[in-house]
Amino acid sequence: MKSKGKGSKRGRQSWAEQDDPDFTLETEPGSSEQEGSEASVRLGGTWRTLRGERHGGSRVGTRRRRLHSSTKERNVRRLESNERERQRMHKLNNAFQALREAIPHVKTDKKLSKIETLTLAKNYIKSLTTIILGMSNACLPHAESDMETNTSRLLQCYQQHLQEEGEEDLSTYLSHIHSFSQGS
DNA sequence: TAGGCCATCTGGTCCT
DNA sequence: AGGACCAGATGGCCTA
Repeated sequence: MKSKGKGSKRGRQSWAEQDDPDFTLETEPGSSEQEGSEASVRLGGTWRTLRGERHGGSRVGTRRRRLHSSTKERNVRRLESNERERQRMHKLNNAFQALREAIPHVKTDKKLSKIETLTLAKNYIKSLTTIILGMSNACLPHAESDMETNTSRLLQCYQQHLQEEGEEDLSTYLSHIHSFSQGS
């Protein structure tokens, strides 16, 4: 995984930086801003840090303190949801990688981008659908020009096949279709 | 150096 | 209530 300067990136204003009636803004003479507002939590085996400091430095020498609920609790919750979000995005990326490996494309050193992967996958599905439709006269006696109708009929046919034959993989289904079209 | 792509953080909303 | 999902923002890396 690429190094992305974890912990240093600040997107929108963080909750600790936004105007909030529950916060007071007070100066802290002689103390470090970072020491005063930083919280670290161990998540997923690594330490993650949240800071209440704006990296532009416009609030140097000040500290925000939550009066009612615990700042640390909110930090912990935020870090936990960050971790979950990372895991979710990793799962999404794994799915993209699986998709890359499933679709045929010209192999280059450069891996397919996400948008390229989706576009190729869409085209690949369309091509397969066209091929299958051409082979499936027995199942789809009236070929229609409307691609969408054909596709939904094909799906219907596949679902019917699953009901009759149980869970089989697509290649088995295709060979059935092929033998249908050969026989008819 | 600009632009594309990406990882990450974040807060809002939806769902269970 | 808490987690999942989503979209905006930001900054790093890479390439033309």
